[in-house]
Amino acid sequence: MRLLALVDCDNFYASCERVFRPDLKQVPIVVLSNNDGCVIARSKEAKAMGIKMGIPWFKVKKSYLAQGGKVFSSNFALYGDLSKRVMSILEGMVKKIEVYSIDEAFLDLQHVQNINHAHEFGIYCRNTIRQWVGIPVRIGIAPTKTLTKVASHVAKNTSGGMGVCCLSDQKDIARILKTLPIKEIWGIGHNLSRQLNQLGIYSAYELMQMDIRLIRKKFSVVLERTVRELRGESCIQIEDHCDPKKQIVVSRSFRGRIENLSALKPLISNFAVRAGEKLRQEKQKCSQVSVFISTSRFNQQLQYRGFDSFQLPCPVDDTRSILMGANKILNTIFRKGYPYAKAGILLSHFSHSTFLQKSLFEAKDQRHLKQDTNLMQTIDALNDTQTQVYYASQYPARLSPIQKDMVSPKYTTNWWELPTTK
DNA sequence: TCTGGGGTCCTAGGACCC
DNA sequence: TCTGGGGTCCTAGGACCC
Repeated sequence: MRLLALVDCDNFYASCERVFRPDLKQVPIVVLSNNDGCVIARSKEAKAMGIKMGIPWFKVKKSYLAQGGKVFSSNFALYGDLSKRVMSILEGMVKKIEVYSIDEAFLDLQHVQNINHAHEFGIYCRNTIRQWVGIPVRIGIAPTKTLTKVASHVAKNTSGGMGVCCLSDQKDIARILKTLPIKEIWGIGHNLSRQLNQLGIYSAYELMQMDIRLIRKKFSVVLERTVRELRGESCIQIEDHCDPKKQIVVSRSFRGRIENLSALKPLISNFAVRAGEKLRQEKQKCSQVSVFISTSRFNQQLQYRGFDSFQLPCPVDDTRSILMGANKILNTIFRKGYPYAKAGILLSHFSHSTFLQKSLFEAKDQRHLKQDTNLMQTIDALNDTQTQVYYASQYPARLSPIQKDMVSPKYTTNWWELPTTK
C-alpha cells in the first residue's frame, strides 16, 4: 500500500517563540496578527485558557495577561527561517515532498515497506526535528492526503500516541470517521458544513457513505474528491514542484482610520513597491495592476469598497510602471468622507520575464510605460543591504502604519539580534 | 478605541467563433 | 418567412486553505 505522511508543526508560531525562550516552557503564549489585531497562534496552555483562534486581542488582553500569559507580535522573519530548517530536514529524509504551508509538509513514503515501518519512521522524524530545530511536530500517516489530515488530527488529540498516528486499516478508519464532525475534514469549510448538515450529514463517516453521483450533482468535483479520499482512493497528488504564482497581493489593515487621499497615496505606493519586489523575485512580469480600498467591515453605518484594475499595454516588472497604474486607479476609486481601514494592491496576468510579448501598437501605448531591468536589479540589490532607495511617491519614506509593540528579536536572520549568552 | 494576510481552485455565465 | 448547435476563452464570485 502506498502511504503518505503529513508533518505538521504544533502551534507553530508559538513554538518558534519558545525555541529561544526556554523560560517560557510551560507559560501560555499567544502570537498576534499585524497591528496586534487578532490572535493568530496559541500555545497549548493558551488554548486551555479558552483563547480562541482569530479573536480580537483587545477582547482577551486583560484577563489573559492577568493570568500570566505571554504575548508576542508576529515575527515572520523568525518563523520563516525556522520553517526552512524543518523543511530541509524533511527533504533529506524522502525523495518526494510537498511543502504545503509554513508549518506543514506532505511526504511520499514510497521507501516504507509496511505500517510498522511507517510508524517507526514517524517517530524518528519527529525526534530529529525536535532535536535539531527545537520545534515539536505531529505526524499523520495514511493512504491519501485527506486521511493524513485526519490522522494528524487524531495525533493531536491523543496524548499517548507520541504525536504519530497511522491510519491504514479500514475498520480503524471507519471507527474514527464516525466520531469526526464533517467540519474537521480538510476541504470542508463553514459553508459546505452547513449545507451538508441540512441534508442530515454530520459525521465524516456519513459523508463517506454518500452516493458519489449525488455529491457531484449537488455540490462539485471538489467535494467528490474529498469523499473518494476518505474512502482511501487517492485523488489529490503530492505536488513536489511549485507552480509559478498567478497573483501577488500586498495588503494591510491600518492601525487607525484614514480619510484623506493624500494620506492614502504613500501607503498604496509602499504596497506597490513591495509588490514589485515580490514580482521580480518570482521572475515574472504582470500586465494588470489592481487596487482596493475599504472601510471597516465592522462599521455598520459607513461602508464602501473600492476596487478597479488597470491594464498595462505590455507586461512589466518595473516598479515605476506599477506605481503609475496604482496611482491612476486610486484616484478613480477614492471617495471622500469614508474612514478607510484597509487597502491593498494586486498584481496579475503574469508572463515569464524571458518570454516577453510585445505590443502591436508599441510606440503609441508604451510612451508612458517605464521598463528598465538593470535599474530594478540595482535598486533591489541596494535595498537588500543596509542602503534604502525610495520612490518619491512613498513619502514619507516607508513610514509604516503598522504597529508591532511586542515583537521578539530576529534571532536567526539578523546579526545584531543574535541570542547572546552570559 | 482596538477585528490578519496571502493564496488556490472551481463554476456559471457571457462573449465570441464557425 | 423560418434563426441551431457546439465549442473556446475569459472573468467574477464563491468556496476553501493556512
